[in-house]
Amino acid sequence: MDLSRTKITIKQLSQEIGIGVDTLRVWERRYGFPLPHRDRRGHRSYTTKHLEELRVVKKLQIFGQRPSAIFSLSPTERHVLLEELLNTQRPENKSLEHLVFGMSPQQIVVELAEQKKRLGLAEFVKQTVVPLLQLIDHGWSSGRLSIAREHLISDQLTALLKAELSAAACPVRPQVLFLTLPGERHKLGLLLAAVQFQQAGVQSLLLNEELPLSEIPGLVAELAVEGVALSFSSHYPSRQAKHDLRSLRKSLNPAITIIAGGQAVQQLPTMPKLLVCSDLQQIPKLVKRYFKKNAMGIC
Amino acid sequence: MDLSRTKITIKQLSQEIGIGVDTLRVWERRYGFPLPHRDRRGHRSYTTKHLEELRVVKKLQIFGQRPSAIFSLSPTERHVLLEELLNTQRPENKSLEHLVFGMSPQQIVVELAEQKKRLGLAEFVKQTVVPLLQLIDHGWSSGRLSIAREHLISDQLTALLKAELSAAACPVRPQVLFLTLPGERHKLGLLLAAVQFQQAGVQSLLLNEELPLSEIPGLVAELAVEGVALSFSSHYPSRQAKHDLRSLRKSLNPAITIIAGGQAVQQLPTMPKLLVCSDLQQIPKLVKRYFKKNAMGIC
DNA sequence: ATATGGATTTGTCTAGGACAAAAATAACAA
DNA sequence: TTGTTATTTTTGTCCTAGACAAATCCATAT
Repeated sequence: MDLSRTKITIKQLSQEIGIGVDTLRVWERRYGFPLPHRDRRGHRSYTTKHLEELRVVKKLQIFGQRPSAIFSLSPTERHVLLEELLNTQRPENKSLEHLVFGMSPQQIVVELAEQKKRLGLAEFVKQTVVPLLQLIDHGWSSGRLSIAREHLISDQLTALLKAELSAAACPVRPQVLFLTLPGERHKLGLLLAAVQFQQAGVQSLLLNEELPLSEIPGLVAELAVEGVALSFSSHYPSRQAKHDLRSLRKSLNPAITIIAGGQAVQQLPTMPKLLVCSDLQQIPKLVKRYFKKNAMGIC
Repeated sequence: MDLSRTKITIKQLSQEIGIGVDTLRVWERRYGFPLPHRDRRGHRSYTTKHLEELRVVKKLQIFGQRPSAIFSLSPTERHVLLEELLNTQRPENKSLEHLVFGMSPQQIVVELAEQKKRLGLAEFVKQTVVPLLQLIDHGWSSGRLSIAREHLISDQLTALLKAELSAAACPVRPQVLFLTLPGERHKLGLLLAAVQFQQAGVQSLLLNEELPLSEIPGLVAELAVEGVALSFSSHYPSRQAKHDLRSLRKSLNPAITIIAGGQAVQQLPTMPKLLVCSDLQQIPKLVKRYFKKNAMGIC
């Protein structure tokens, strides 16, 4: 009944925290952490302790801290710093805390559905979904919330929002295709954006899989959509996002609008017909400006 | 409008085909393939051609061919061999071919929903879903079906089956938790199994995310389920599957049944309370034997 | 036919070096 | 003061070439 003595390889560790194998090795070389045991072959062998400490490191990194700063701190100091950073942007909603930490899966789904019904979709997203995602992030990083519960909740949330998306099945113009590139695991942000676009009068087609860049032009042509929306979470290397977008712009029909969202696309070089959408609040405006001028939804 | 001259790094290539970076390098060293260009730094730079040829290689590998055999063939010979292997197990259903290759996404969803309604869930799975998955695999490997279309269809299918799963919301005993481990990207097999179990009278809780091994015991206790089902596709290294299951068995409450499914779990050492389910057809029997003896669904 | 034991194949790991892109810092101008 | 540009440091990813256990194949013996 105890996994704390389970040894894992560098590859498994890499997969579980989302940090490359090479990076883990070079961190060890440069900063002396994480410093694993070795098996008789000389292969690195990590423990659950390393995993937990690296989750803190990862989270600090997402908050903008650089490795040199992170590793000059002791594990305890790192934890303290993380708590501080979290406190600067803690969401208020108390009822959500109850939902996140206390409820059973069945209760969660009922509660969410009820809130959606009561608030209406737009308000539900604003008042419940967005704070909920923040809270999940917080709970996850400070260790109060298990990864299992995090996944449980985001899974239920995904189901709920997806149902919303497919409900409006009448083919409206314009249509936008929503997808992620290989390596991008966070699909909730994309889903949220798709729902918002749909609310604003665009027909959102969500492809909930990671699609190679080279497949996009063909699919766009086949589906005859007006735009493609890509989501790049904070885990996605921003330089690669940049490169991907440039590459896509070159290979795609110039008439197609590209929409890029997520934390990884803050500063991007301007490109023809590229909309950068770093905030979900902007979406209604964006749609009005770029999509609704020459196209009407006739239903 | 042309991506064939797009250069990609070894990491990107690795992600797109699901073969490790180290493996790609050692294949080049040993067999001389794939042999990429180099940029001025000496870094490997692959093209779309490499990608396509490697997809054939990967597919041959899944068919049980070993690298030494695969790489002793020319690209053309490889393609021919793949076609031969595919022809040995081609599904019959002509109406499905039409669905897979011809229809628009909207048509697909309508068609699938209709078939499900007409056949009933059990028959729908048997007559439509399973052959459909086979056909998708075939089309994908022989290059007639784009990856985009493959994803499109499996996405729609997922939505349909998931709706089915959450429809029966009344809490029935026994409950089984369905999930995948980190690194396992193929979630359709798991979903299919969950649906079958649900049909057989088990309450299936599907967690559509990759959950670290160490999180499972806690979640199982929290949800108070009777069993955990894991799916290991042909992409998952079978030795790791073996290790994972052993590790899980040790850390989990001995009263909990573990169910392992997928192509990667053919020969497994016997373990207490471990059910190996290599064929979806067995599921009703399995449920009757191991779950239904002392538990009734009272609704 | 079935088990056993050795030979071969295969994927993943190792070390330590290299370098471009990104970020921080310094230098300078308005 | 603020803003721009050049210089330095940091950081992630790639490189080579070698090692080895686990998996698989193959030949021999029961």
